[in-house]
Amino acid sequence: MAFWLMKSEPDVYGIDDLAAAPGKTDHWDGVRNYQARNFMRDQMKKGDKVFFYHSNCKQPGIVGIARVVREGYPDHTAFDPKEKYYDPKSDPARPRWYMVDIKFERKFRRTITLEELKQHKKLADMPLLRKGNRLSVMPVGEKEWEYILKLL
DNA sequence: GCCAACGTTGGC
DNA sequence: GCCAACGTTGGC
Repeated sequence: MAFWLMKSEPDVYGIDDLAAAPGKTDHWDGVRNYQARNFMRDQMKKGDKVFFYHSNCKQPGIVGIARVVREGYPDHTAFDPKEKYYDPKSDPARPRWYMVDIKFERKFRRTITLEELKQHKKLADMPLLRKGNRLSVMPVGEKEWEYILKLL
């Protein structure tokens, strides 16, 4: 089993939205970055754990945990011209973008803020904390995962 | 294939 | 709302 971190803007889609979704499960659409796509298409496996991260908000940080329940499959929102993330270069015959389904597992009592994460030397190598990193889907090491959970 | 222009991300 | 960082696009 592997561990991941996925970013979302809470104003657009936050952890409460996932918890309120039918079956507490939803698809992670709209990723239009190749590196993030590759993780979802090739590496995320059923049962993998995901830190749900809120970005671009008052208090950016990790707010809870979800689980991968469906492995990579084509992101259909790329096919629909009415969709915000429509991409004419992707079509059902040769899909360019992929997504996974995740299921809500738990919400933390508090947010483990970005600011707090930055204060821990042991976490400095996480892609999340590296300067200029903009990946919205990224791997988390097992040791980092456990270390972060102990901060709660 | 280079690289300037442009768009997006995301913390602050 | 600003702007640094970085990815993508397109002219050449």
